[in-house]
Amino acid sequence: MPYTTAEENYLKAIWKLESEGLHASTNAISERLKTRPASVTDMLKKLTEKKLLHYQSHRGVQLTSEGKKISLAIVRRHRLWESFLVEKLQFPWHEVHDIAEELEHISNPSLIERLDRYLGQPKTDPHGDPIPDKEGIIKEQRQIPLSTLPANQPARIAAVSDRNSDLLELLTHKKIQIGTELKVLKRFSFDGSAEIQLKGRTQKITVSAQLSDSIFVKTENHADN
Amino acid sequence: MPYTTAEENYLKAIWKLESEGLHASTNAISERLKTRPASVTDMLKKLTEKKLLHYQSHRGVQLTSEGKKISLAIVRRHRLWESFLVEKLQFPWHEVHDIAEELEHISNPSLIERLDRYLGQPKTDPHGDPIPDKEGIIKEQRQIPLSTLPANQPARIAAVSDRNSDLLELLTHKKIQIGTELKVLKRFSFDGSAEIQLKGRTQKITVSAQLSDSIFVKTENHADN
DNA sequence: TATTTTTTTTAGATTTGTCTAAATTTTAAA
DNA sequence: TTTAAAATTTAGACAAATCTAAAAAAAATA
Repeated sequence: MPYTTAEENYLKAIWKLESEGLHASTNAISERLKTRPASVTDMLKKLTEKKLLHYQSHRGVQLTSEGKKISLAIVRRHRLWESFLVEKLQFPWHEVHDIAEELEHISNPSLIERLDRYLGQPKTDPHGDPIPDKEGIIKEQRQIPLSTLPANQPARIAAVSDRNSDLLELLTHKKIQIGTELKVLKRFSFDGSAEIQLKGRTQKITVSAQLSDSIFVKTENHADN
Repeated sequence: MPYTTAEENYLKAIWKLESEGLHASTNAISERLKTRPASVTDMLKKLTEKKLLHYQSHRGVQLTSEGKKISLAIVRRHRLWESFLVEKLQFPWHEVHDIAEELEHISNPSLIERLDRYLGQPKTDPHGDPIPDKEGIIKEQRQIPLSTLPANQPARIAAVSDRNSDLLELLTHKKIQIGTELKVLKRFSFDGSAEIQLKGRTQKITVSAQLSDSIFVKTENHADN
């Protein structure tokens, strides 16, 4: 029942791939975890024996329902700790991801329950990502990357990738944060960049294709959440 | 510069032995860490190569000044987290040691600095043990075990061993805590037990020899601290 | 001091998680 | 559809941290 840090990291990486709608292939996992594909194959076999994955050689993997449950518990811990670091310890949001990567592996249940209560049972982390509840139920986000937002449709930033500290620094610098309202004025197919208008700013700003892929927005009209 | 969890555990165990005035022998370390003596020998060699220990075969070890510095940083982290768990998350004090054993290995310096500030730069942890400062300076305690306190000398509980959760549970149950004032009324050489009087209680209570060894007191007269 | 007991170390094995290099399988391209 | 490229797996090695069993050294006892 207690999983190693390595096992947990694999489970979380696979969960993230799945939740992004991607196929959890050996290479994709190896990129995310910065290990060699051969190492991934070994671990996939191990996790399959523990009934956490469905795996067939050369065919990638999916989480079993047990695997999903465990992954969601890890994600919950990660996001609660991120919330703690930002709200209580006043860390700038772009510094918290790496620390939370370490804290998330401490799995004492009453620690997490108390932390959750202490934070006031937050629904999302500082990046806007939803925090799974104790039972592993997570509010699915109806979010789209900024890169697919139609021009002139008002939207609000709901989440940003928390994987890249440089990204977070850039956003902080430009004072772009969760909740910022915006719309796309014009998109340039030459390089995928876009001109966007941030609500309450006079100057419009230009965002690159990479940046548009890393910012996720909710459109205002359909009332999810 | 980054040490493994195993290495840190050895350093801390050795530091504790030294700070209790004991000889850090292979067997003593192996008992504290619940590993076999052969494993200890291996690790002592490794830490010696890293210049954290002075070690001569069959002669036990001492920490080098670098080793001491690292140990104190670990102890600082441990005790700060214990404070957090009790003061902020409202854990009963006897549950925090094991969790802090995990948290202490996360060594991000700005995390610890912020945690310290958040807690109001506490001087002691919930068990009464002093917290080393950022530079590794620790306030030496002039404390004696209750078992050596002369009869009828008033004293105040300054610390208890945090290693044993059963002990802490017992103390909590009997409402004995840091700061509790007491004196020994009578000691029985038959079994080392003692009758003690707690200030503000009508009933005197009996403590076993083991318990007297695990409670550390300061006498009121000499103004240390 | 000689002998026994205890402590410590050595030697060799095991587990976990990783790696490289080579072989195999799948996918894409010609 | 054959071939080339890419992805994946196998085979074998390695480092870290542990173990058991046996040997050696130190300490205690007779």
